[in-house]
Amino acid sequence: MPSGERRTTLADVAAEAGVSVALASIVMRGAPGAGAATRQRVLDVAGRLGYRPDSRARLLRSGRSHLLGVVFDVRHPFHVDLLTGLYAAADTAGYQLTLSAVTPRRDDRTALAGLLQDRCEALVLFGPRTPVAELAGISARLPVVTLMRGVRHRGLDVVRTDDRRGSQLAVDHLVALGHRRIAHVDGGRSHGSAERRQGYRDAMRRHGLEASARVVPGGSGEDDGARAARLLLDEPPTAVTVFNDLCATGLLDVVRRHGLRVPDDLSVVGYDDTAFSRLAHIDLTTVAQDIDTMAAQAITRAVARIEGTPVAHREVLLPPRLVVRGTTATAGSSPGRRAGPPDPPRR
Amino acid sequence: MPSGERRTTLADVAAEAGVSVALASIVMRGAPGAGAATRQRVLDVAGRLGYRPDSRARLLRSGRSHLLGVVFDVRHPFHVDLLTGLYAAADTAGYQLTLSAVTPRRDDRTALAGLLQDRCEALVLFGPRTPVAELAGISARLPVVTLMRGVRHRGLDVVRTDDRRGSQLAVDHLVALGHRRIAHVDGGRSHGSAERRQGYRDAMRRHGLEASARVVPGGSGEDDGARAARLLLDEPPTAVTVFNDLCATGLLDVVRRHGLRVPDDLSVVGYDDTAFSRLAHIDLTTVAQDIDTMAAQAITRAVARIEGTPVAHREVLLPPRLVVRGTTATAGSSPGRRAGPPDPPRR
DNA sequence: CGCGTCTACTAGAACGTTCTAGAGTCGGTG
DNA sequence: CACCGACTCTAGAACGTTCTAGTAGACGCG
Repeated sequence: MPSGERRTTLADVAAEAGVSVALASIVMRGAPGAGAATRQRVLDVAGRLGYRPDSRARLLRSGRSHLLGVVFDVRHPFHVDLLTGLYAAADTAGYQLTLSAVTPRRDDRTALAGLLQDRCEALVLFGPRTPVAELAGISARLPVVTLMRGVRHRGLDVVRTDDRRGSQLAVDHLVALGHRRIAHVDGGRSHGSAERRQGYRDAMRRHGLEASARVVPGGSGEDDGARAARLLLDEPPTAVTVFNDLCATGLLDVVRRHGLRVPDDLSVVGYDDTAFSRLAHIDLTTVAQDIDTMAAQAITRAVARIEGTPVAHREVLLPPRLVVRGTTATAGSSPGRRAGPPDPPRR
Repeated sequence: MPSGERRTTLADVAAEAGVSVALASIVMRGAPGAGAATRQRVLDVAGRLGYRPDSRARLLRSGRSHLLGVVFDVRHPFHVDLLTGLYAAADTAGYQLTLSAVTPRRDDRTALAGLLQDRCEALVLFGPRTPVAELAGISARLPVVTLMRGVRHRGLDVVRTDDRRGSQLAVDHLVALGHRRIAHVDGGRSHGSAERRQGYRDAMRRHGLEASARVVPGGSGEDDGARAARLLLDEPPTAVTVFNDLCATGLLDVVRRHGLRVPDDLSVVGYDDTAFSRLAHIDLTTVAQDIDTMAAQAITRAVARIEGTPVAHREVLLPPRLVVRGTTATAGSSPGRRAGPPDPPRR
C-alpha cells in the first residue's frame, strides 16, 4: 500500500516527542534554541518514524530552495563528465542540483522550462542553443551561468575554455614535431567552432605558415569527419587539427582505410579529450578542457550571484591542456611507406 | 536585481485579471469551470506577467507531484541513452522526471536520498548497487522500478533484458559462422555478469561444444578486456563473446597488437551496443538491448503502481537483439586478407 | 520585592497553490 | 411565481514547513 498511509510529517514527530511543531523544526534544521535533552529526544523520534523533511514545503515557506538548475545534453560525453565535478562543487557550497536533460527529442527550451518551475535559484547551462535574447530575459529573473559558449551579454556569466588557445596548442605541438602542411577540419555551426578555427589561423600565421593553411568543412559528428577526410585525401597534409574528438575519429577511419598510416603519414589532433579518445584502441592526441575547474567556477559564479557577492568579470576563460597520445609523431617519420599515395606534389 | 522583485504569483495574475485566485488556478491547470472569455483574459494576463506556476506549492497542496525520480550513473553510456526514451515516455504519461546522478564521487545512497526529499511518486533506478533489503524498505513507501538488475523481491518491479538469451544469440551467431572454439570473457561482479556467463554456457552445451567452453575472468572496463586478452593469447580461440563493449574494445586492442587480425583470426562480440561501438573505427558486433521499450516499460510500470492499476508480473524480460558489424566473420576465413578494407566502407 | 535578562519553548501567520463547499445568475419549467 | 439545474465564480481551508512574536519560568541584582 504505497500511497495508502500518509507519510510522516513534522507534526507527527512533534506530537510523538511531546513538543511543538516549531521546536521540532528548530531541531531538524539544527538551529539554535532547543535544549540538549529535547533535541536528542526529537531526533530519536524522527529517526524512529523515518521522518524525511519535505524539501518543497521547506522551500515554499523559506523562499530559498538552495537549488541550482542544470541543463545538459545527454549526447555530449563531455557534458556528462562535467556533472561529476558539478555535484561535488555544489555540495561543498551547500547547494543541491536539479538536472534537466536535453535529448534528441527534448530541446533546450523544454529543459529550461522545467527548471524554472522548480524555483531554482540559479541556472547552469551547458552549451545552450537558446538564443541570447531569451537567455538574457531569463537572467533578469535569476542568475544564469553559461558553460562552453561565449555569449556576450551583461547579465550572463560565462565560463569557458580558451578554445582559441587550445587550437594554438595543437598547432604548436605539430609544428614542434616538424610539420608544416597542417590542415584544420572545421566544426561548422557548432559552438566553439569559430574560436578553434581562429586559433588555428593565428598559430599558422605566427609560425609563418599562412600560405599552407587550409580549412576544410567538417562538423561535430563522425560522418562529418569522414567527409572531411575525403576532401583532404586528394592532397593530404602531414598533419591535421580537428574540431572535436568524434569528428577526428571519423576522419581517422577513412584515412586509414585509404592506406595512410597514423601517425606515420598523418598526425591527427582532436579536441575535448572525450572518454573514448582515451581508449587504447583510438589513443587520440587531443586538447583537454579543465573539467573540474570549469565545474567549480560555474558553481562559484552562480552562488556569488545568488548571494550578491560582487564578481569581478562576467567571463572566466580557462586554459586548455594538450594531451599527447598516439596519433601524432614527427613529420616525415614514415620510413617504409606502403599502399598509400606517395608524396603529393609540393606546391 | 535577480532576487529583488518578488516573482509573479497566481494572486498577482488573479488581481490583474480581476478574478479570484481559485478561478485563476482553474484556468491555469485547464480544469473545467471557467467561462471562455474569462479563461482567455486570465491566460493573456498570465502571459503578460510572465507567470510560471510554482510546482512545489502545487505539489504541497495537491499531494500529487507527478514526479518520477530517476537514478542513473553518468559513467555508463547506456544509462545516458536510456534517459532519452525515459523522458519521452514520462511525458506522454503526464509525468515529469527528476534526475539524480551517480558519479565517481557520489554514490547510490546519496542520489536516492535526494530524490526521497523531493517527494517523487515513484523511483526508477538504473542498475542500482544498493542492497536489496534497502530497496525493499524504500519500496514500502513508494513504488520502485529497477532497470537492468534482476532483484527478486515482491514489492520491487524489474525491467531488464534477457541477458542469458543475449549471450546465446552471440554464441549462435558465432557457431553459425563455423566457430567451435569460442571463449567468454566474464564481467566479474558487474550486474548481468552471471546471466551472460550462464547464457554462454547454455548455448555452448546446446551446440555440443561443452568441451571447448572457456570462461576467462574480465570485468566492465577496458583494462579488464586487455587483461583477459593476454590470458587468451597463449591458446587463442577463434571467437570470443565479451561481457560488454568497453571490455571488448580493450581486448580488441591487445589482440591486434599481438598480430592477430579481427575478424579473420578472431571474431569478437560485445554487449550493449554502446554508442562508441557504432563508430566506424571500432565497428563492433554486439548485442543490443531494446532501449526504447525498456524506457517505456519502466514508466508504464511506475505509473501503474502509482495509480493502483493491477500489473500482472513483477518482472519484464525484454528480448535482446544481435547487431552484426565488422568484428565477426566465418571461421577460418583468414587467408591473405590485407589490412585494408576489401569491403566498401559501411554506412 | 520589582525589574531586567536569559533560555526553552509555543502559537499562529505565512508561503503559493489546490480543493471543498457554496453563492450568485440565468433560462427554462411546472 | 416558485423552483430547478447548469454554469460561472468565490471564500476560505488545507498542504508541511519556517518565521515572527511572544510566553513562562529561572536567575541575578539593586
